[in-house]
Amino acid sequence: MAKGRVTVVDIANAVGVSKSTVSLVLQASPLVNEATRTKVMAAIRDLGYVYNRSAANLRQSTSKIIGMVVNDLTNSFFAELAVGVDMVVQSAEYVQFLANTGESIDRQREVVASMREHGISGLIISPARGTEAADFKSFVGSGIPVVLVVRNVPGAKVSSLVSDNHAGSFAGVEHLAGLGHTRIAFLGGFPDTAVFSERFHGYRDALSRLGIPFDESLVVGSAPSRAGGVEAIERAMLLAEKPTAAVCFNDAVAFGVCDGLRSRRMEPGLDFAVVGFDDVIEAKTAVPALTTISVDPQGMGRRAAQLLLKQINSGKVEAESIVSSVRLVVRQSCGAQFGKAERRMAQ
Amino acid sequence: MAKGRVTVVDIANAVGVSKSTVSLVLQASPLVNEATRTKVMAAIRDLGYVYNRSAANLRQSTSKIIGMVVNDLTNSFFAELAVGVDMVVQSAEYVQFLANTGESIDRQREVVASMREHGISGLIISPARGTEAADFKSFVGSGIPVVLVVRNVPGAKVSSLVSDNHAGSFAGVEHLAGLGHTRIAFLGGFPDTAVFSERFHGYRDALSRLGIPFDESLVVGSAPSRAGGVEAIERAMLLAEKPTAAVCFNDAVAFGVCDGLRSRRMEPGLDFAVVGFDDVIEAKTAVPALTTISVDPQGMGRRAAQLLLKQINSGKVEAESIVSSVRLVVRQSCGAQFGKAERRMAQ
DNA sequence: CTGTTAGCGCATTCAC
DNA sequence: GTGAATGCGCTAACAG
Repeated sequence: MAKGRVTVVDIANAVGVSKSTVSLVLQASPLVNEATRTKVMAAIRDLGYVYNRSAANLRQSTSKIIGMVVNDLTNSFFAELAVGVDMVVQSAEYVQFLANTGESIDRQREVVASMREHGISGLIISPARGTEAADFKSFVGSGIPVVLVVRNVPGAKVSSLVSDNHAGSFAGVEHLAGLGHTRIAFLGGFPDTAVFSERFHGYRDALSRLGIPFDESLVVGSAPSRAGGVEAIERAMLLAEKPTAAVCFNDAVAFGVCDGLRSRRMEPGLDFAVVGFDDVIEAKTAVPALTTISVDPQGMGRRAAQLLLKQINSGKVEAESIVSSVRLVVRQSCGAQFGKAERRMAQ
Repeated sequence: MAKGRVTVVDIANAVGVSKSTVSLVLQASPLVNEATRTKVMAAIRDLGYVYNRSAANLRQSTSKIIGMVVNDLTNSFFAELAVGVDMVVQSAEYVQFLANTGESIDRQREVVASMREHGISGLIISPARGTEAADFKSFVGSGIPVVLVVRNVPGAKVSSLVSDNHAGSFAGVEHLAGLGHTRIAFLGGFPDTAVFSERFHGYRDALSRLGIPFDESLVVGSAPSRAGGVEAIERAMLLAEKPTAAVCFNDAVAFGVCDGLRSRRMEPGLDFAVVGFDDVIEAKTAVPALTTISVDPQGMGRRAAQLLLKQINSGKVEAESIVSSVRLVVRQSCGAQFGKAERRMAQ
């Protein structure tokens, strides 16, 4: 059985037909006699034939594999994202080639190049920080569609799918206001970034829509990190009129806010919401008293894959950079009241 | 630029050498003149040449790709596992082909078949429930090494890497005893399974080693589920001499134990430890007052990959089923005392 | 419906 | 050091 790989020729000889006939059987072609078809199938099983995709790909110069690269597989968000992609990819008879970059730009270049060499017919990528438009030149030059997810890359002539920051913050404020709050802070983030601007304007627009006066002192910028969150909440709590709720810039900030509140002996009565886009799942499990406002990762993955497949099948790749945004959903993890966290944890 | 894919011939013509020379350059062969080498490299960049691995694989009938299939990518444990595999796979100049089965045996057969057709040179798999030894027949028949991780498949003539259940429970008991406990329960699990037996004996052996009398009433079996955990802790708490600590059969049971304790108003003073093997990460983040006893997923992934590569490189695949076990490590997530959970959560 | 004839792009002998 | 052949396993055109 182990004497050199068994090929179509072998099974053709065994059955007494030609290789092309076998090939047609393999492709489930309808132009082959049912009798010979079953004989071929039998031989395939008996001889332990395995299809050689390298050869097939070489011949048809197309591969039915789509590449998926994420910047941090360790983060559940991206794992879910990949699962979502997989769902539609698999139902379209493609196979997913999943790779992790661990936020390393060099590693990303390697895996992307490798995928390119393997002849993927499309790429979905959540780019590592530092990715440039030029990194996709090879693909756009060859008409291979690329869709960016989660993060955008300015200048790249590919489609991208990011979350709707403005609508997210907006929804967060609406949610907190719905709980009766009127002094809602906006915590964390560097004001000079595009994301900050989007999220902040969502916050502000929601306030004005709801008729809640905007108070600049309730906007406390900080590094978008856990430490930044601690700092932000501490500054906010120094105000004469303290906030009773907060929208956090992201999940890292939310962690920090959480820490800060605890070190103040869990100052009760402060609800807060997090607009999380990356690590939100982790935040949800580790920080019980949290309302997360985030995109459904699997859903985003599905949408990305659909977008990609549409381009693959139509042969039309997006010539211009187009970005779609996906609506965020408000999920109240375990209760809104921070002081109740403990009880709610039981779920 | 898009007029039919550019091949080695094109760049050979452009430089004025032969295709073989180009091929040698691509393989970084030392038998090529430095001058022509750089000229070739330049042409490669200018013409936008991309290496065609399908062709190369076909020619050399080997692929430098190793397959990794996990049964639940959504579970951080497996994501970490994959990352660990990736680390060593990548440093060995292989590429990882990662797939998720979502615990579906059919899906698993599909992805495994697909990988087989793509000519992977080795497979690491955390098998879905229901996997049979026959599922790997195609690989063992062709001398392609397979290593099972996390779960074993009885009868499969491949190597496997599972955690050391006995040592795990043993360490858990040692840990709890080190905190001063002597009435340590063993909660959850069906006594008629192999895993139960291993974990239970670890528990029992540790007690005897430590000179703690074994009390059968402290062993409370149940379904290895969350509901089972609730049931187990409730039964244990009916004892005249209540336990002051517990080793849980697995993470699901631990969740249930947690639930049960909360519904009893957080009966303070009960430490507990979980021997977790699959979902332990989730347990760790969501159940703060927990000592987890688990394998380091990345480390396990690295070991698995090393094991596989060793077999690939030596050409010797394990003929017999051999299982290696990996030592569990005790990690005290956030503190041991249940009543202190809240404070410790701040980390 | 089935067989025949050509390559797909590359790596590997061998000569030169 | 470099160039000319040859075939990996398969599929796409054509013939029959």
